Amino acid sequence: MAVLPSSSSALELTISMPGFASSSSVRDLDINQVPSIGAEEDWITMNIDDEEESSNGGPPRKKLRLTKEQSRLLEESFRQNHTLNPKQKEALAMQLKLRPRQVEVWFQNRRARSKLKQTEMECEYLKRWFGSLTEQNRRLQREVEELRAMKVGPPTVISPHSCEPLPASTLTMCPRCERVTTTNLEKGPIKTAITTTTTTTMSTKVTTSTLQSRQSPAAC
DNA sequence: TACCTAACTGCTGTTACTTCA
DNA sequence: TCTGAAGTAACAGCAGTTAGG
Repeated sequence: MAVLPSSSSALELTISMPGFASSSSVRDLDINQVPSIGAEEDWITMNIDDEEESSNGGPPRKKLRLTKEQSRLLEESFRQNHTLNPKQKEALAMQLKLRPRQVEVWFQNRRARSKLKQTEMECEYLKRWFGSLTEQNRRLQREVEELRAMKVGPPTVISPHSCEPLPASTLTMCPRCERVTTTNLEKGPIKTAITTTTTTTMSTKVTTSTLQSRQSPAAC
């Protein structure tokens, strides 16, 4: 047994015992207590003998295998609520003949798994989106080339930045925001392909107003 | 042997409470 | 006596890791 400081913000007295979680101070002392309800043969308890016999190096970690019924109930409960309040946790643990800590850990891991799944899906989606944008960009560039080729003797204008002559319609890269814009002399800069696609196909929380402000010459 | 997942560790944020100027 | 700031403890959740099956 040892007394360890466990928090960076506060000096907590933590009783550290082999086989017991040490991170959360006294509240976790009941974590591995055998529930009052009798142990099931379906799940492996970390029995007290194991804890006591291996004072050097800690007890070998026994791993619970949840039964199908336990998993089903936990999943069902997770569908209803991704987090549990202490009462719900207690009740569920009672129902499943598990320790509250085990239910808590299961929910934590389950949340992590669903988050990982969600992230993977988003990653896939972004990859596909990137692919389609690349394709669209290529198409638009080709289109610009064609339009440029059709133009004969474009009127000359003076660039406000460089004071150099510019063609009437051209792709330009803003040196500050590094965005490519198609400049149309009569109507000013038009939205780039990426912006248009973003507002129509992407379901992220990038709002049109944000995009417009990023696009506007004043903002850049 | 790779994979899945229960269990653990360390950390952060929140809330309630206490102390003190 | 009241009040707001600062400190602290308890707790919950998360990210990352470990290790059993």
